[in-house]
Amino acid sequence: MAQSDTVDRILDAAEVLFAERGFAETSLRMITSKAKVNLAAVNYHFGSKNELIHAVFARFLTPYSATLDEAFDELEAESQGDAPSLDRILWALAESTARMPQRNDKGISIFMRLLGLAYTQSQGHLRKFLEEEYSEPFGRFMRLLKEATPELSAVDRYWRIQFMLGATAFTMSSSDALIDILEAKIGVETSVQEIAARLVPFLAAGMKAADKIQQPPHGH
Amino acid sequence: MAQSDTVDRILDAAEVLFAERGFAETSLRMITSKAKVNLAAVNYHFGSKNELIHAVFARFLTPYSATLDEAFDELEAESQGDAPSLDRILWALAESTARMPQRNDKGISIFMRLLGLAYTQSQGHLRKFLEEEYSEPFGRFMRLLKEATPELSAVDRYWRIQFMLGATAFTMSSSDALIDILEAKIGVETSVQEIAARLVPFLAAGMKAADKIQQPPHGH
DNA sequence: TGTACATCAGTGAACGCGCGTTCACTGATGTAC
DNA sequence: TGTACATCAGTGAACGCGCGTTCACTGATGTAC
Repeated sequence: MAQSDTVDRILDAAEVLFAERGFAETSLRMITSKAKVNLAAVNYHFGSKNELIHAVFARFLTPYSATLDEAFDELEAESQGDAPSLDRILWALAESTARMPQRNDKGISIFMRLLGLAYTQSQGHLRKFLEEEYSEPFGRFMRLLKEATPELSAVDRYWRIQFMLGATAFTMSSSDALIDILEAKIGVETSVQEIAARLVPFLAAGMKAADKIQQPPHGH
Repeated sequence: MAQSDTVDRILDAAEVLFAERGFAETSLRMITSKAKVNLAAVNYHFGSKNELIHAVFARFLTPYSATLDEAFDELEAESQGDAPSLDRILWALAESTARMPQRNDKGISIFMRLLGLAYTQSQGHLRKFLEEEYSEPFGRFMRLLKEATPELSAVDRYWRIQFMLGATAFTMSSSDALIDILEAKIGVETSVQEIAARLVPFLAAGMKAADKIQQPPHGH
């Protein structure tokens, strides 16, 4: 047996099960039995369940953050000193995500689902780990957004960014279920890339919306 | 002791703890000790933990769905046969939500957080319960949205509604944390109502965005 | 009005179960001399 | 080349713990006659 093929087997199984069921709802026994590996091997190789969760994220986030960094470099090179436009920033993000090297065809939706879970199920330890390890590309994305929307106040920009993150995290983390529902309803098949292509103009329009409006009058 | 004050004590405690920590992460022992009630009382009054979760939702969703129904009636009465506009529909929703009778000042954010959790943590049994009990007002909202956006194809409308739900559920379910972060950052205090007032134009602009665009050209 | 019984809210203690983690151990491989 | 020892991946079984649920029970209140 090659040196520590076990580690990858555990990561592969954990990634899929976490994406399907969430972190708390996935037990080490499920993971080790799917990976065909001894129960104690998780603690032997990773130390604890929490550190296994971190390792699962590190395995896909480290190359992803490098890919993003390159995409942002390219974006800034192209615009030659001007601030890249909002649409270009969002497209660069969507493209980098779609172009991520996948281990298999389910890769991208597992990846999206894990990102969504990280945001919604965050259990303290995970949020802390992600902030410590990946604040740099996230901060760069925020800086680009700021430069692309100089007309927005800091408060408006803050909330609108949250709305964008919410729409994205939520849709992408349920993408499989939403795709199935749509197929059952209208018989249309959809890829994750198509969802992204619909999401980008929605988000861009939201970010550029006219300033906060007053409630329209209504009689009662 | 008044007849079954215990039931309300359990519901009050469960509502707060579920909103703070999620369903799986809240044990019956936490709930009964916060409610100052015997552990076995939950199973005595509700039958099981899952049925307690249903009861928590029923207690706020039943009046909420009645409020929504009235707001939609009013909306249709005002527009006298025309389809109510998208902005009016979203405002009616935001207003009804804000006007919901609250048990205390934390009420609205607990309520939002529970709605968000229902959507993101849904554990099968809860999703099924909500679909069976509250499909009517949800379906009516969907019908209004459809009439307000006749220019959209069914597929476009489907995805854009998901984006709206995502932005709303996500932002509202983390509203407390997001408000705190903003105050730490810029020193601005925000109410849930103000978030809703910012969310409505964002969503409306996203729904009305120009059709799915092609990826802009870029050189490499 | 008084007694017997039924109903009901609530209780205390225990149940079995699945969990993450630990521990003593095995066997293969590498290293020193 | 041969022997002794160290390192390392992996194992099988058990650990204690917190969980949701159950059960036999209590005591107060309501109802029938």
